[in-house]
Amino acid sequence: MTTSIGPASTSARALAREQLTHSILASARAQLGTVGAAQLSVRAVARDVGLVSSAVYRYFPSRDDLLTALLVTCFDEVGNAVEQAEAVVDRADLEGRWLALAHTFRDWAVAHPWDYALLYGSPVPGYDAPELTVVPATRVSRVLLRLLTDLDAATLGRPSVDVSPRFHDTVAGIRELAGDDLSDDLLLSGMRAWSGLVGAVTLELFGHLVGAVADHAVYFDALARSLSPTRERG
Amino acid sequence: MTTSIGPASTSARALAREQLTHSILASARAQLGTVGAAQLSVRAVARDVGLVSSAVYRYFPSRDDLLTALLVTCFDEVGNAVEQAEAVVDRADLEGRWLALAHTFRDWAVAHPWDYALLYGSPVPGYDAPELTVVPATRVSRVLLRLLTDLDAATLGRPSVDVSPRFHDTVAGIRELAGDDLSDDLLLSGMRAWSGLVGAVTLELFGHLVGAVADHAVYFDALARSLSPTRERG
DNA sequence: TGTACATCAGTGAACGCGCGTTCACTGATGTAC
DNA sequence: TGTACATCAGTGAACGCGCGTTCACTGATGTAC
Repeated sequence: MTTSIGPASTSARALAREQLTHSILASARAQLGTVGAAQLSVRAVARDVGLVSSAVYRYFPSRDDLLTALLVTCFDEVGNAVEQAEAVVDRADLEGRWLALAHTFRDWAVAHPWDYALLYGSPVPGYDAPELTVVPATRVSRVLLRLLTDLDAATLGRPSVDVSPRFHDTVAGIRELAGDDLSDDLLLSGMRAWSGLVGAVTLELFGHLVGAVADHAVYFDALARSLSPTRERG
Repeated sequence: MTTSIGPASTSARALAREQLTHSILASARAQLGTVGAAQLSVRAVARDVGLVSSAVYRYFPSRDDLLTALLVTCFDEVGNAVEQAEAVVDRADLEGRWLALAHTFRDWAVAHPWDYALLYGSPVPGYDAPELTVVPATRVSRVLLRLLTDLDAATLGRPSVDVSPRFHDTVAGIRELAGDDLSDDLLLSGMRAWSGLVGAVTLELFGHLVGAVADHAVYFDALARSLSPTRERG
């Protein structure tokens, strides 16, 4: 029985382990930018942090586990950024909340293009993301869904356009994630906004706007405003 | 001087060359689906078509040139499909033209998910697409821009919302591609539609809607209608 | 406080495999006269 | 129509490099008494 309360293992060994785990992750993340997720190499990471390649296996049992850790880290990072930026905006300012979400999402992506590619780019062939990545992966969407729920409440009585019964049925999974009963028209406008956001950032970062757009920040701001789900019930 | 008119070289050698070139491309394309563009291997392609690895260099001077050929092939394939599907619709039915574009784009992507990933997914690290891919890469956008120009002409006089002078300046490159002078509000709604389309297909194919959407076709149809640029000037 | 034992981080060699690209060559196809 | 020469597709060996993962090991850190 130890007298100290708090984290049981703060031994030198445990501290070193924590630090090296971080170093390995950081090095792996940096590698995304030079070789990409598909070519992420355990040996290169080991070299980078000054270990022999086999030593990395004390920290991550396989290359895929390293990838999983990267996914979770990155999803949590964008998720946190978006959650915090949105939380700061006046609850009643629904367009402001959307714009905070959109701009924070893009800002993170522009600052970490290769991490963005890991999260929203091509899947890594031969790698299947495990269950535990699902929750971190949906943090941004959940911020949007809360916003939509509030928008629904704030515009009760305004005419809501019917979409279609088949649509209603097919998006049951999204309604479940939202927790509340969300009307179809707002759910649709939310998915339009989310698709547009991902598409806009993808087109920008993956080079599809080269020569077409000069100032990406100005362009994105106009696009984000135009995508706002608050336009559905003006 | 040969007596035959037409393609000068239809010798057995030239024919064989053409066929093998196609076989190599086909095999490389099939490889995209198992290992992805980043891991595309000259040696594996050679094995697949029954050649020794060095023989492939008679057809493509390097792995990167093989990738470039794949890019052009795929961009041309979607481009063709979209152009033809849109051309068949009554010129005056602007929403119908947009829906034809959107559905054909998605249909192609669903039928060739790995080709879609090559075109619109993460860039291949270390590979820079050469100039000659630019024109094939913009074929789909050009169909949309023509549609917007027609929409502009058909709705002359309707109130056009001002976007901003800075936006006007920053999208000069897109106006140039459109050829005609396109009003800012329609250009913006066009880019919203295009971003939404790419985002929707990306989210679907890269696994971000698993558990959220049951019937992707129904979901996409509603989304495509909701993204239509014809909504800008109802 | 000191000793005996258990844990576990990191080593270095090895297995078995992959890759892109070059190069000197053989032999078949194509061409000029 | 036949011969002499030029072109070029495909071979096979080689260069020099990379990878993920396993395994028996040394030696330092942590723990129980």
